[in-house]
Amino acid sequence: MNVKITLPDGSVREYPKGVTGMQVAQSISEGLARVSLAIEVDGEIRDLARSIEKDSSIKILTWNDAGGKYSFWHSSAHLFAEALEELYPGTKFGIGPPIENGFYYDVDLGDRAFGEDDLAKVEAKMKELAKKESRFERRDVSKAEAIDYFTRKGDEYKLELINGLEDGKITFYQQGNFVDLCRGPHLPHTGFIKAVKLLNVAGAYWRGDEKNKMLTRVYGITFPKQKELDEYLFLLEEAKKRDHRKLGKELELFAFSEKVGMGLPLWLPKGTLLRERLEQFMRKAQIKAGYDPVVTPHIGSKQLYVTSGHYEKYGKDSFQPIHTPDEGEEFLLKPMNCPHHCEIYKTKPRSYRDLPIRLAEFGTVYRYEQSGELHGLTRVRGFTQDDAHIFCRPDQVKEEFVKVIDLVMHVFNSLGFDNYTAQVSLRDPNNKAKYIGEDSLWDLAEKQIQEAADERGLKTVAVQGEAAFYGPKLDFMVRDALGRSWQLGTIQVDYNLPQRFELEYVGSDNQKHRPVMIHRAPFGSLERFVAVLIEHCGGNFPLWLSPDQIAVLPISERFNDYGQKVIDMLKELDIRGFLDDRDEKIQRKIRDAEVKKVPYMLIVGEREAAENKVSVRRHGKGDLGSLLLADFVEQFRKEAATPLA
RNA sequence: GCUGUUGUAGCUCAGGGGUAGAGCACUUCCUUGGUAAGGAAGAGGUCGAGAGUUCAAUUCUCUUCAACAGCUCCA
Repeated sequence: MNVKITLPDGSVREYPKGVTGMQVAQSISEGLARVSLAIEVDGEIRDLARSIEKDSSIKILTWNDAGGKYSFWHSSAHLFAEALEELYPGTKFGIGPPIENGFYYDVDLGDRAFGEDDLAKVEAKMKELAKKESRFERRDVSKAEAIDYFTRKGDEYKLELINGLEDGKITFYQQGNFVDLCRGPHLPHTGFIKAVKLLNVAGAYWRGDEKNKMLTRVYGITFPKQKELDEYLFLLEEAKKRDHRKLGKELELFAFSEKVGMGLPLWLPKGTLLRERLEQFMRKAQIKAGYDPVVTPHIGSKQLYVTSGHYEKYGKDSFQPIHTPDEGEEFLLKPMNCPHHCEIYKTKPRSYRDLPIRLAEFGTVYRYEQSGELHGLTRVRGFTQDDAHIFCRPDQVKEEFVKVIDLVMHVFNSLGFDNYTAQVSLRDPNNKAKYIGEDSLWDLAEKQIQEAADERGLKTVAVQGEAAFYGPKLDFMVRDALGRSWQLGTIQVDYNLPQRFELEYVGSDNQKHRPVMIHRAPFGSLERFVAVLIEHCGGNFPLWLSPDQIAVLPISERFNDYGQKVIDMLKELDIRGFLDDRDEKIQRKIRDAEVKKVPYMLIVGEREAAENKVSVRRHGKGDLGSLLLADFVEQFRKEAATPLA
């Protein structure tokens, strides 16, 4: 009996029934077999050692496949556990999954403290065990057998997991002396794991529930080659250097104050400059795209949010109501701009001819985020959204969506984020009751979103069950210069608020109709966006955004007058910068300007002053020679032009 | 919010039961120097806040606040 195996290139080969993934890999090439980690059979990732019993489509997975890495790190978690068990017998194990970068394992070490030196010890043990090239052996076990094993071992966490499993679908994996409850898949043997680094230790509640016992979670990462580990560690270092909290302080962009309150950023002059450049850029782009700017207050009557439904759903996550002295009225710091915008929509009757109406506002909102969640500028309690709400007819959703996608892509491209994807978040088709709005509208909107994204060639992943209860959405993820992924902009369709606020327009049939609302924020929040931008460019902002574009550096005090003349002229032309007239040597002034990441340094001395020139130095590049001031300005202005809206 | 770690000068950090120290930054003076740190002097701190133990607390204990890491959450 033979089975037909379809390879990723579409070719079909025949093998005897029961052929293993490894044998298939070997038949393709020895080279492939050497680097094969796992196999995908009809979409399911499996061990290479498992036999294939029926006709299937397969893909051999290597380190270059996400599934290959997944298996690699999953096996590494087992290797970690094996090492831990040898070093500290009696350790109990929770779960140990692979994650985006590496793996973790939750363990219960009893009363033993686990510190830095333990990490090094376990690392060494892991490497030692890996060299044994122990095979990962898969075994089907009955539920009774599984329970029996872990009862004898005394591991209540595994027992709890087994209790939640169905008899007949339980598998054990064993490598060396270590046996774990696991559905796999795993590497052929531990020898693939050549480079090991245990990164940190943290507490984590068993099953993520704070009522449960806290286990010790150890994070680690492994690679097939030492060089890859070194590169990864270098990237971690680089990320530390680019941390926006560190750069924000060093470059004097923003600060926090205990007195002001946690999670409430203070924008310093340079940070404000940067932020205002971004706002101005967005404002222009939005006006061009047909948005009408509006302004609404920072607080709103509680009734406004009761109407919108936010009070019921998020009231406890808001700052508590403000009470007026006499009237007994209650106001909330606004957590959202949309209710205000709905009220603007309602200020007069709307005709189908008026739609779409696009109301845009850099609206500052306040949300009572959990204290443990606050993080630099990426998670704060007061932030400004580049918010807008588009009120349109159901048949306009797609067209409006396409326009918003264009705007978002324009923003990303202009800011140097050229690697982004989007997630289309759809309803859970099995649980439609969870959502508000008519079926037909949802179907229409979901179709329109997908079509809009496709039309613009956007890479999308559709995820069912991820929609908001009030409508489907499109979330943008950008990858930064270090390959990290961040969620930024979002576009959401909303059937809920138009209904709750009883928004209407008069159609061509002279009947009242309900508009659809689209919420959108390309940056998301200015705070978060600036944080991501800082980390993306490592504090070296594009020239048009840089708070200080130029530093004028006189060679000595004798040329301060000429320097002043130069900076005055630049300022006249709206070029941002400063004159460094300190009594310091030029080397020192250059160093300081370099450290502050000022894009251009203009060095002026006797030669320059005599001929109306400046000696140009570019940050990170060095001396570019001298130019007539007028020529430099012309060249500079070209380079510093704001991306076209 | 929960668990753990940390909190000393503007910044980065050392120290430690007898009220504190370094480097950088800052101020003044000397120096007038051509592409990444010139020299000297000086000033600067309720040792996060509150309470307790002690003859004595910045140091030990408790409480509290904040930051960091992780968990949970995110309109």
